[in-house]
Amino acid sequence: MRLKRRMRIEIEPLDKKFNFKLTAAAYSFSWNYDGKHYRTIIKYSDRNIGVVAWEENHKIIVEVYSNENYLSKEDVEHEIRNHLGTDENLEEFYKLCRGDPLLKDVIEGIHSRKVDIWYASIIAVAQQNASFRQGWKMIWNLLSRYGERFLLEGLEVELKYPPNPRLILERGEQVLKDSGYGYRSRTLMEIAKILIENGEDFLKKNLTKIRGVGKYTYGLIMMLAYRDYTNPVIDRWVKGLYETVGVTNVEEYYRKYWGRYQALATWMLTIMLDAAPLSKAIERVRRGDLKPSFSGITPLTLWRYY
DNA sequence: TGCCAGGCGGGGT
DNA sequence: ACCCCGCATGGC
Repeated sequence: MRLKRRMRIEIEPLDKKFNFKLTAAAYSFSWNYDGKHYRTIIKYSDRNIGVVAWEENHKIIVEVYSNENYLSKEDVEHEIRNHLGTDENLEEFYKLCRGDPLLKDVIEGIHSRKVDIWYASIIAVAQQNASFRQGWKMIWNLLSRYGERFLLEGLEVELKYPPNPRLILERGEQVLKDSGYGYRSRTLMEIAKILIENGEDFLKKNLTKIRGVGKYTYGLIMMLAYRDYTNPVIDRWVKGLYETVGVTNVEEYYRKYWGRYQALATWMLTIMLDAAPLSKAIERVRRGDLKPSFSGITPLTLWRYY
């Protein structure tokens, strides 16, 4: 699909610490980020909005692309602010970070980017029982081979977006298996079916009833799709790391210490420790090396490789 | 080659 | 409540 250039918006984040470059880089593919420009497709009210954004004089300049003749500038700006998290206040979270053995050196100003529930599910299911590299390769395969493609007027890069759940249902599980999802495919098939037949609200309420969606996947989807950080996202990796620094009951620690920021704590930790496999991450924790390295394939450098 | 990885559900105790 | 196993697939 081709989208025409419609308008330019300037955004001044309410979060004075907002780090545009790292927010844009985090878990981005090459079509999303090139070191300066962040690009994405935002879907709302059945519209496809193309976004190209960059930083200039402490402001975020956004070019907006669409095929709609009438677009409300206010609505579009609201969607973009929400997508980037420019107005999110994380001071309370940072305060908690300072008292945490693993996140005490956190880089402030990085926000997660909000995606729709389908994209969030594709990301979350890919992380089950797989390394960071394997999981993101699955997502890349799916988007590259079967994704929706968007060309923005005047730009060469082709943006990829997850295939519509309808396409998944029509073409069957093979699309997911081809992308490396393996036995995780049927979980995503079920999510696609419910989304098409019963809608987003129903899916959101019934996520945990779906076979293959446990606490981890649920918490991750709620974070990625709704900025809801209140659920625990605890896996072998997080558990192993906290045990390394002497936390014996990790679930309890999350519930009591991180409280309403449980999911964000895990997400931020993967960024600070480069999502390194557990044994490597443990070595880093022992060395006190708690900041991203920017070398090799990491959440912040994925865009250079894929 | 064989093993393991940022889970999950089912079946055992 | 726990513990333990199989599960598709890719990476090393």
